[in-house]
Order: sequence, then structure tokens, then C-alpha cells
Amino acid sequence: MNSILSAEQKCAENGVKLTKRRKEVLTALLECNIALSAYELTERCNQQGEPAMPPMSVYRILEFLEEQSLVHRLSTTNKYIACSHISCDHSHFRRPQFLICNDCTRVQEVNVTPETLKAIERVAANVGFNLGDKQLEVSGTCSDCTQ
Amino acid sequence: MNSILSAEQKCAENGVKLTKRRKEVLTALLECNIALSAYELTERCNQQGEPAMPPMSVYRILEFLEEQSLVHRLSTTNKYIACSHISCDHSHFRRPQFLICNDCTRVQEVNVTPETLKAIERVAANVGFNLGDKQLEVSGTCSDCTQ
DNA sequence: TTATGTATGATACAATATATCAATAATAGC
DNA sequence: GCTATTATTGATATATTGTATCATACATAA
Repeated sequence: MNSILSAEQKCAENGVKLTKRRKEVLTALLECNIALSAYELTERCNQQGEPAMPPMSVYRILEFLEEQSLVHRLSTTNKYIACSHISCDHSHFRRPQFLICNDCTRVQEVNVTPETLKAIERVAANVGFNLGDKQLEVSGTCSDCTQ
Repeated sequence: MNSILSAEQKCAENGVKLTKRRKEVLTALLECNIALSAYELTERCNQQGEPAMPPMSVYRILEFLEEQSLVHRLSTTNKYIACSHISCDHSHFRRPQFLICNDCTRVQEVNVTPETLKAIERVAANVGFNLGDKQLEVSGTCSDCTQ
């Protein structure tokens, strides 16, 4: 649970706090290591002995964790996943590119390459569109499921 | 409403039918020219004089229209938009890339370029991931909203 | 210690999506 | 044309997901 320490530190730097409840949610996400919906995550939290966590709180906390870049929201699936870079030092990553497996639902986080970004930007610029995205989500079949 | 004719023809070729109800839904989408949620679309359909269309039917019909590539589902926003190529002859387009404006919600459909696809595939292949996606969705600011 | 802001609890409800079965319409085969 | 079969729609119930709101607790600074 080194990640929790890093997360705590990161929050401190931003002048916000990783409270007990927030830790619970982040820990649940880190432990399961897959993408979960808000309600699935609520269930997980409530399987621990802690006082019951209502979905409303989970939504609020997820919003907070996302602002702190501790979790990512996958908008194509409406699920949340812990950032795979929590324990890394350097705070400036390239935009994330999520590879979502249609079979096992596993999600891998890699970096959008400059070439990809450039290629997408070029097409957008053709019609005067300004890219504002922070992330890319694509689905397919992961290595485990490609036999 | 040339598009409706093309759509009818396309369905005929596939051995399926563009029924009255399906036409209603497709027409509503074509007329408004923006992306709508299933329920928003339901409302639109029910503003016409036709017998009330329940949401359940709209969901079913949207599924059908999507299979026929007459409408696209934007998974990042959970909305539907008419394909901008319904009246085109050539049936084989490149995968669509949707440019979703965060300000006015307008959606432009362009084609994913081979370079983009290649760039994304390369990164995916690095971790043994097989791309299965049919479309790309990115958000930002459209030309109208960029003053 | 009081005031102020932040975080959480507790409910209610809105919005979105699916399951299921009955009724109707279309079509093929006779 | 008539019946068996399938496809489509109607009708209803319910599951799932997400937000609004106000009260309470908690921390921190003055």
C-alpha cells in the first residue's frame, strides 16, 4: 500500500486531504485492480467492516480523487480505475490512453504518443476543431485473451 | 429527406425493413441534427402527432439502426447521432472519428486517418493489445465556439 | 471558543437502461 | 386464401445509475 502514502503526499502538496473515507475508496480501487462502476465500488467498500458508505459519498469521493489525478474515469464504460502512476515521482505524464479489453474487461493504461496526438489533431484542425481531450479510450482484445 | 430513401434502400439490401416506427426515430434524429439521448429522442418523437412511442421502443429501434450503420452511438456521452454518410453511395467508410464540442455539444463526424490508426495500433501492439474499435471519440471546442 | 469552511450522513428523487410477456403485423409454405 | 412461423411493437415493471438537498459532524484559523 505504498500507493496510499504517495497519494497522501500528493494531496498534501495540493493543500487537500486524503481523509479516511477517501482512503477507503482509493484502497478498494487499488486492491481490485480493475475498472469498477460507482455502485460496484460502493459494494466493495461495504464488504469491509467499516461503517456503510452510501453511493452518494462514493460519487463525491470519486470526483475528488479524479481531480487529484488519483483515479481515472473511463467515459466509454462509466467506470473508474486507479491511476497506474500514483507512486511515480514525475507528476507530468503524457495523456493516458486506455486499452479496454472487451473479453475480460481488463484495462491497461499507456501513454498517448506524440504521433497519435498529432494525427488526431491534424484531422480535427481540418474542420477547425480544437482538441481539448485529456485521454483516449479504445477497446479490443488484450494479450491474455488473444490466444 | 432523401436520406430516408437511401436508408430504406440500404435496409432492403440487407434483407431488413425500415418500418414506420423506425422511420420516425431516424427522421427525428436526422431533423434535429445533433446528438440526442434515448430519452431526448423519445420526447422528440412524441412531439409529432404519431401514437406515443415508449422509451423501450426507442432503445430497440436505436439498436436496430445502429446495426444498419444508420446511426452511431457516442459512448462517451451516451447519445445517438445520425450517420452523416447515409446518402453516400460507397458503403465502406473508414472508421468514424467524432469531434464532440464541449460548449455547444455539436458533433462532427470525420474519418480516422490511416496515420492515426497506425499510431494507436502501434502503442497497443507494444503491450500485445489487439484493437477492435470501430470508432474514436474526442472532445474539445468546435470552430463555431472558438472565437 | 467561537466562527468558518470542508467533509460526510441521510434521504429523496431524477434519469437511464433492461427484462418480460402479450398483442399485432408480416411472411413463407401449403 | 389460410395457417404456421417469425419479426415487430405495445405495455408494464423494475433495475441501474446519477444528482439535489439539507442536516450534521469535523477540522482549522482567528
